Amino acid sequence: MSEDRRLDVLRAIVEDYVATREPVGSRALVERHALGVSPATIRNDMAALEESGYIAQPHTSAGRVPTDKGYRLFVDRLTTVKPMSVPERRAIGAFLEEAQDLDDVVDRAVRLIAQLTQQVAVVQYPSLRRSALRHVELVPVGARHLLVVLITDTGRVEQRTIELGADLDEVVVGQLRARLNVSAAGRRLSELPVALAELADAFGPSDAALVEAVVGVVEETLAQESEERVVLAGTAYLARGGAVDFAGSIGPVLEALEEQVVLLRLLSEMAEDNASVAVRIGRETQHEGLLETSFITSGYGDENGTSVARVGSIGPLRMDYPGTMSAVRAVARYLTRILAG
Amino acid sequence: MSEDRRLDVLRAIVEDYVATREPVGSRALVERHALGVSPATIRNDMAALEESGYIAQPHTSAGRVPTDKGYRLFVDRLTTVKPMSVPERRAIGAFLEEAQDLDDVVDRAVRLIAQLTQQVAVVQYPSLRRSALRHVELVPVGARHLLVVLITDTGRVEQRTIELGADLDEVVVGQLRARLNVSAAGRRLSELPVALAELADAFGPSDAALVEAVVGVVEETLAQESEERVVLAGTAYLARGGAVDFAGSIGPVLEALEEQVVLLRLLSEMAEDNASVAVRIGRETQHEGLLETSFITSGYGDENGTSVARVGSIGPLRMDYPGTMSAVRAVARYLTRILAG
DNA sequence: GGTAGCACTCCCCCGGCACGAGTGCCAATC
DNA sequence: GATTGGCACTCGTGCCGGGGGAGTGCTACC
Repeated sequence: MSEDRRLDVLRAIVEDYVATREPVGSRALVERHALGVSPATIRNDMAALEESGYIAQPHTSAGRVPTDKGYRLFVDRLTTVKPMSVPERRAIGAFLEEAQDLDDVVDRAVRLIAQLTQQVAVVQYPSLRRSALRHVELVPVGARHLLVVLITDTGRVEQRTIELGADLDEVVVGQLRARLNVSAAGRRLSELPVALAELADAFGPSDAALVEAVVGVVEETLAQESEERVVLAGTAYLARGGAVDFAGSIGPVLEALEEQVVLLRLLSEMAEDNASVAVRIGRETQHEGLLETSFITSGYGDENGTSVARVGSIGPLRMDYPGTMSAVRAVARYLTRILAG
Repeated sequence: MSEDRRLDVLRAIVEDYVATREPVGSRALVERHALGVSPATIRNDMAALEESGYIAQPHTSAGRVPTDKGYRLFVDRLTTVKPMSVPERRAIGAFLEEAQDLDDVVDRAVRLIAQLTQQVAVVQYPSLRRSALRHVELVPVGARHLLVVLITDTGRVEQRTIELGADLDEVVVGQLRARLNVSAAGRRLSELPVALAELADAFGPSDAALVEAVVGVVEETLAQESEERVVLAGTAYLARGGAVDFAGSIGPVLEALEEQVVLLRLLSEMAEDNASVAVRIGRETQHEGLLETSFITSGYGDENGTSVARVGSIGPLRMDYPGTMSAVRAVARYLTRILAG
């Protein structure tokens, strides 16, 4: 029994099942694919594939359906990411380049992915922690409030207000601003604490409170997990065709998607994958509500390996893996290019 | 035939249908409510109510179901908004007061409403147009970029970057900042254009480009419709119990909710209602996807009449109107109090 | 190893039927 | 005139049984 053909059979099953949503039987398989053997032979192969856990029958005397494991083998070995067509690429680039600011870029990207994949799209805001600081601004607001504005190289702007015990000294604020920018600009936020630690020494004890407060706020801001935001679009695609793809309604899926924590965990796990495109299939998401979904993401935001955040698409197990992977990767690349420019 | 009893019957039908999701018949009605008459009498009343369009039968030989018009009469005349209990109020206040900044307030509010109403919650960010300006800041970023930061009295912070044709003159920027704050602070954004118009005259022609650019950006920012953001939570509630409440899947509803434009239109229309709580039932939403939903909102953000934005809850036609109305109103009031404080 | 045939299983669809809930109408009653 | 009880009628729903079809596993054969 040829090992190669067995993999061909698995690929054919995945492709047919994705296309038709129907369990696929041996006869249909030989009819639709040039396998060169008879249904009976295929049946033997299918029995072996089932034995190994790559496919399963919903019930006796039904066709076969890929399992999580089957999809995994499919994406790992049976498919090559097909590049997008030139017009598609051009459209993606043009659409994203029209964006005005970071919010707009993110918004366009998420809509674009939803549109391209016809699935739920996810875009993570550029992580503060992994961005480099471009500028720090201190803005007195009234006598006793100071607004701290951080601007990153990805265009993200964060601000915090500090309430002070004493009235502000404009001169000191000016000095602090200058110092901050010297020691901070161009650095990754993760390297900042070291640079900031010595800052306090440069000022007299009378200003210690101010310096401390500002430094504290800057560090706190970059450490704040909650500022890791994700944006969604296309949730309506989950309900397509009466939510046929989800046995137990789409409620749990929507719940999972609203839990930013869940998505952030997944995104950070997938960042470890070291692949241009990361895939989580069914159970691999490690989350109850996402058991019947697959999640495909790609990093963006830095030319070399380390990305500052991720974009992705979530759909039913029964999804177009090659298509989704290439769409997600394409958008991630354009994002990277735009944020760099 | 008593007109009063007929309204009682309508109320009973709405209440029963909301509670059971089953069309309600005459017998069930007399059993569950102390109407003091026989089923046959109720049948006559029901025939009259149907004649007037307040109720309808899904099919012959089924019970009655309220129509949009029936729900409308119910909320207008047959229900009084019951206040929330003291512990509930206390919990709401406590939860909202823990918030750190405006984003956090909005986030907490939207989750709170979703939780309280067990429906989709909507919170609109305080409108720029209707807020007052607290402070304008100009921040040079590099030699040729200027960051404009607007801070409103509701704590909202907006920023834009300007690219300039010539290098910046720090002194002029300083003067402009001072002037801007004098003429702008405390004003509603809608009154600003007038105040800004005369500003250009105070500077020499060499700085005209700069002044013009800054004024342009400020005006543009406040005019920008797209900056009217809304935040959602609880979309998973739509799918509760297999989306029984929505004949044609929840897809169209999700689509409508993702269209910020749709929600913003509705919110602004409802702001005209001059009621503490505004209600749109089914068709009244004027949107295809929301035909089978009702939308309840309340304004917040200003002690006297004019609110700066709205909060609301969207659920099936068959929803707990009194409960939702009181929850939405309560949250709106606490929001107002917190933003003022 | 591949193939053909065959018996078997099980889902799905359909028609028929009884049941129950609910109505509308009418005549009788207060 | 409003209310009521009775009654025939309608229609959706659940249940049952049977036919058709798709697909499988097994075995014997090339």
